[in-house]
Amino acid sequence: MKIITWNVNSIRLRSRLIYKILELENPEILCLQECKSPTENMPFDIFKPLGYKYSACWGQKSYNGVAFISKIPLDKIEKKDFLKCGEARHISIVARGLTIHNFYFPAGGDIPDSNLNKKFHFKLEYIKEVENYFNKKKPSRSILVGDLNIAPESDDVWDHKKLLNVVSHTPIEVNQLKNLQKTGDWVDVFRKHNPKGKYFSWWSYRSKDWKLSNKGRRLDHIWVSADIRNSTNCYILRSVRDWDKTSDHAPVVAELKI
DNA sequence: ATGGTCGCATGGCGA
Repeated sequence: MKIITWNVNSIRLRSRLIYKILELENPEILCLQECKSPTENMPFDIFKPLGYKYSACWGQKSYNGVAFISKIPLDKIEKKDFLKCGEARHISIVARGLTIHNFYFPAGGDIPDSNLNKKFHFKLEYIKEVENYFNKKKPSRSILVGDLNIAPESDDVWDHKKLLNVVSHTPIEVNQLKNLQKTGDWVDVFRKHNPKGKYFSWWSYRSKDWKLSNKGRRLDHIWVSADIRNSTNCYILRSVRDWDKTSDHAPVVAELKI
């Protein structure tokens, strides 16, 4: 089973690019974040000719928003409002006996200090709340994907030392993410298949030449519960970042033995 | 140290 996760940064503006990814990669399920659209305006119908008959989403006007586009039926759709913030940051489904959690974690603002920056405080609290959830309900036959807005390892950023005080790579949030990973006994599928080397899934729009400078971060993740750790491959579709009018994130693909 | 670019929605916020 092939699963792709992509922070699409507007599902409506990028619907043609989504179509192209589905055509090229043919995953069973595509998981999207930052759809930035109300549910009723999400363009799911255009993917039906490719066999993607099923969808599920939690839409929100302008901000956030998570969605699934699928070839296989999606059951037990749940949207968890962690911290009761009312922001569309989580949706989960069950397909072929697997639970897939699709997350868009808070970015956390610019200042990495909870006392000075309530967005950073919110990010840390959000992760704690997710950890509490998976502590009470230990994941089995589960997958966790999404834009977690944290690059945990040195090799997940272009310069570890320069980014130690930059939100997305600070020790406090990295530790929080690792606690969540440990609590759920989650396996980072990407690093299982690519244990060494610099790999990124996000490059800022602001750089003149993103490929040349390559100042990226690996913010997008695919984790699986330990009982289904026999994945076969995981890779980033880096070339998508070079497409015309694309997202600032590249999709991440996982192939699982299910 | 600063500003650089996007998307949404049409001013300014969030990333």
